[in-house]
Amino acid sequence: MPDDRTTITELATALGVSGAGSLLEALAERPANLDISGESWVRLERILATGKHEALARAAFANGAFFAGHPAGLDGRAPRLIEWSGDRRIPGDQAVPADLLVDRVYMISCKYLSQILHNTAPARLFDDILAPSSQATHPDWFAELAQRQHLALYRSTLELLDLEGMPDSPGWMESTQRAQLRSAFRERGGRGMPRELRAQYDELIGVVSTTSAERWQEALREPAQQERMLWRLLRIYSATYYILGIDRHRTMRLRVMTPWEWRQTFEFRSLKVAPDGRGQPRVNWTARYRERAGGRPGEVHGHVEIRWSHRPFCGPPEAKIYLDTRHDDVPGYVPLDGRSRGPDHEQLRFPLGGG
DNA sequence: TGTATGCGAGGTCGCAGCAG
DNA sequence: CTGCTGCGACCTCGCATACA
Repeated sequence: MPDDRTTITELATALGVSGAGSLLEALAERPANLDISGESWVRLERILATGKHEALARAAFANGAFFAGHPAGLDGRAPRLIEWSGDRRIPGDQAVPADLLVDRVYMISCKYLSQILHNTAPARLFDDILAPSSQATHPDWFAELAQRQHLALYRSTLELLDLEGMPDSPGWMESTQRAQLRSAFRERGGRGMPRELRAQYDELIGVVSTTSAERWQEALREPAQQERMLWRLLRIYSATYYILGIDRHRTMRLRVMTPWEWRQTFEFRSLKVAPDGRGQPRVNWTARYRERAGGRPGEVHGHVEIRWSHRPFCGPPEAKIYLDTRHDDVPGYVPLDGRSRGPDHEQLRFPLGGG
């Protein structure tokens, strides 16, 4: 079951697409072209009644209505069927991240206040360059790249937290022992790595950042691989889809190109990566390209954080991939500018709040 | 000088697949 | 069937800085 915020943004977007005049009208009418369960309707009403996410709901509805009226969207055609991925998850590799499917053709990804592109096992990014891969489990990236520093930090941690009876290597911990470690961290209070361990953690960060960048660049020797990597980073897939949402400042209404269209529009130049370990292991990435029409060069930036998802040593680390370039400025993300026949096509101002 | 805002880092949660 | 783990998605705290 998605959380309240996700439910309300996705369903309010859907109601905007459905052709209803307003959010309240849509709730009263329950448009037949939106294919959700009675339970979901009740839930939506309940969340809206609290008023908690009202601004988000209005923004999402406006986005849906804009898409329905926009020439590059439904262009005013009435949708016959709107499906919501909702509590399901779309199976398969490299699936377009669609939350809504309109008439089995138009895919919409709802993205509200998020800059994260992916969150994967580090080996899947740096070694397998996000290729659709087997279900093989990946090793602990810290242990693999910085065995000595990883182990040293682990032993110092046990000593500092006064934990006894733990295995010699963090990889051998039982779930009860991981729970013990977690609660020892919690009891100690404070956030993150204790100050006494900071120097050792910094060593680990340095080695992991540098080596991750090296391995990634090694996997990206061929320019063709770099171009594919960029498409995968940016979630450019073989079908076009739409991103409707908001970032920190404003509404986002975009269409995402396919690689075919991307190549017709842009010329790929390079994808470069560089280590940047501050606070936690990090690798920055920068892609250079040129617009075919006019020859204007451009860059798109992002970074990868390699971090424990469930506290230090409690499970292998993950790679969180961020986009640092504004969505509107990403090559392949086409802003849906201009006029829409939708009932509400103003650009809403953000940040939200104040009531 | 107090207050708002942006941003980076640490953290939470739920689903899918799988092993037992 | 049940619990565990990896992964995807996102939250929230608190510090630094800008602003009134």
